[in-house]
Amino acid sequence: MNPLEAKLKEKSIAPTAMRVVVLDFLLKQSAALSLTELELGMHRTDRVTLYRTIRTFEEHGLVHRIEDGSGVTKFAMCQTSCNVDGHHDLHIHFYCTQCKETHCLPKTHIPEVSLPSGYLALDTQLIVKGLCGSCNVAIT
Amino acid sequence: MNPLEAKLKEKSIAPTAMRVVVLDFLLKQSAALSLTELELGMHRTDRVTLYRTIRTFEEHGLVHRIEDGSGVTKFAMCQTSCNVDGHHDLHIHFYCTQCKETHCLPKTHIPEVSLPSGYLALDTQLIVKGLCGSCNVAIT
DNA sequence: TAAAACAATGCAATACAATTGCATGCCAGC
DNA sequence: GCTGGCATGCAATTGTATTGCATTGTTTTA
Ligand SMILES: [Mn+2]
Ligand SMILES: [Mn+2]
Ligand SMILES: [Zn+2]
Ligand SMILES: [Zn+2]
Repeated sequence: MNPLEAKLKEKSIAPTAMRVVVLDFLLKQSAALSLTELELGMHRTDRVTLYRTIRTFEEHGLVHRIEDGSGVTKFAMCQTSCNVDGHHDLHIHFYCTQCKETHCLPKTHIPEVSLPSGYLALDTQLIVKGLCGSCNVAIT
Repeated sequence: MNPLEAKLKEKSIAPTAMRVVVLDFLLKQSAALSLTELELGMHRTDRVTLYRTIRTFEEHGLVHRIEDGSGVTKFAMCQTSCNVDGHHDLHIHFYCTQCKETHCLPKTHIPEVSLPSGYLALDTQLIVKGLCGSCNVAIT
């Protein structure tokens, strides 16, 4: 069986042709993608279908949503531990102000923060903006 | 002299009538406001003028922009140390998933993060989502 | 002071991401 | 092979962010 289809079934997603193609494309990326970037990277695909495909992926723990403050939502593949019950790949996201790319930094864990009493933390997002490795080297 | 006008002049902002009114309104808020919320909270104001007013405030270090992942940009008053050269009030922002309010937590500082070698951090944003004090009490 | 220069405002219009509605297509199970 | 449910494609809508431009208001300077 096609490993892409298997990956979809693992997350209880019906492996349609479109979903296989989108998954294949996403797996090849080194940076998180916006819906528009995803649309441009593929041939003749309907934006709304992509929108719903990504939403299905997100709901089933296959990709996660990244709000990097650039104004558009970006998406990247999840770690294997995520599923329909929730996302568990809580890591830092890095937005490069030079190349505009957003990278997951799964090795860098998010530090604990102490909130005022009464506050209950359910989810923490840490976005670092700056220069990525490639752009930093290019400048110096 | 009007203390509101003085506050504007401190940041080198010409104290027009509209700016005084907007500043007055912002100072009364306990949560960060979106442009739409700001518009609704005032009488007969043009949205674009508000947009440019807020942008002027931001550029001069009077308010700061908060991207809390809710899709809309929110704004809140800065600490006194901010000016046209930059914002220095780097603190955590809390988004309550119940009441949808975004709060500045200026007492809680953002911890240092260690990035992969080569990466250069210029700005760090930490958003915590969960239940604010009021909503947490209301539920339990 | 009056004219000129400049900045701020209001209204119209645009750009674009996100989202919904609905008709049609496709596929699995009966 | 029929049928019900999910997936897809296209049109349309929503809502925020942003720009253009004419007008108004304010400050500078002759
Ligand atoms: Mn990530
Ligand atoms: Mn703040
Ligand atoms: Zn870069
Ligand atoms: Zn709340």
